[in-house]
Amino acid sequence: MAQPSKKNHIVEVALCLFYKHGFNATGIEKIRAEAAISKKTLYNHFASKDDLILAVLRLRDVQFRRNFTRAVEHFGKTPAKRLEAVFDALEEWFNGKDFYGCMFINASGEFSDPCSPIHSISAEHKRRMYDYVMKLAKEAGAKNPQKLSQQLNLLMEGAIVQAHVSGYKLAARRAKEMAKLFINDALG
Amino acid sequence: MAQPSKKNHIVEVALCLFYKHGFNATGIEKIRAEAAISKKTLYNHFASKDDLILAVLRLRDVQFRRNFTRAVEHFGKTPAKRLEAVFDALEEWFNGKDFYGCMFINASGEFSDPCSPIHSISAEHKRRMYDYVMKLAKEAGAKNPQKLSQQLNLLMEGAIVQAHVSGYKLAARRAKEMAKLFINDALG
DNA sequence: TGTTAAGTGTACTGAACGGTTTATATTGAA
DNA sequence: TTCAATATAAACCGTTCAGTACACTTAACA
Repeated sequence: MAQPSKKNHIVEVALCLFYKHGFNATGIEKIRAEAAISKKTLYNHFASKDDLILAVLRLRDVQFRRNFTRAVEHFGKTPAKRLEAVFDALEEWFNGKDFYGCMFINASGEFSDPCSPIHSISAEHKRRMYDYVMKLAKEAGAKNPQKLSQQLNLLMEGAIVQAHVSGYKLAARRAKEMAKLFINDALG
Repeated sequence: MAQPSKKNHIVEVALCLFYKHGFNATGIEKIRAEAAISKKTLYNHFASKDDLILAVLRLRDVQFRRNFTRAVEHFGKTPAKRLEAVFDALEEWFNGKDFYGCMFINASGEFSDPCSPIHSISAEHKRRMYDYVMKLAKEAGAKNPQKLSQQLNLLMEGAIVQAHVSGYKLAARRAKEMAKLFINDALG
């Protein structure tokens, strides 16, 4: 197997294990075994476990936003509908077979120091989600896209937490109903 | 030192360390050292680390809700105002010196299996918060206390996540402004 | 075909993990 | 004052941790 595909494979395997079991609970040895590689190879590609975690979070950010925007475009056929579709995309995610909450919220929980690069990359992901929803708001002609995106993102976070901690997948629909008020207000 | 106070002391010390550094990242030895006790004593009071974690979460639930209701009553002098004061209480918490997000959200992130007793106790805490806000809603004469509590709790979770992951403490005020819409609608 | 880079399994490091054991000291109540 | 419970420090258990060292194999390429 060539170099980049091997590196990608390690990151993908690590992503699954870190997401399901957490970062500190997942050992390098488990990742090595699951990826069916040697430890030497792993440390040829990543300087340390933290370095691997950062690579995993960078991949997760790209993968998640790619899937998310795809779902939003699937559920919302007009710019205005896409703002609501954000919550349909959430609901689909919640009901998927491997939902363990938001990986970046989980990462921030394990690495509470806001200066830690792991915490920082989590904040960056949230910022990119904010930017994405703001773009949707602009396209829909919202009066104050920043404000609307801030509001919708807050509802999104709330839904994610309720879906994960309490298993309340319907939080996506509750959040969508709430969101309609702010969307209508911003577009009206 | 008598038995119950010693046991309490261990739980309080463990609470601080678990909250700040996470559960899997905090070793028994660190707790033992910080509490200035022997390992034997620790294992006389707790069967295992998981047992200690559960005791810590039970204490956190009681302490947190006690402080929270106190703050709500401080910021809100009428039943209707107390519904809004929930977010003033959040803001005060966010700006405190030791804020590392919601310990139960963090716990659910590290113990993703919803059947795990640690995850279950986190869901129970959220349920008690829901019950508390519903009580406030009833006292304020809300039309549909369950629905209003569900809405406010979703906003609360969203604010907590933004405050912790992104360091956006103002999320409490943003959530409060959003909450007013639902409160006014329910009380109107 | 010989060189080089990247792969492999295995063994190893020192430290930390959760948890137990032992032998001793302290302490409160009968 | 004695007894029993509970505390203590420290050594110890086997396991796992992140990370390294080594000897060997594979495969692409000049």
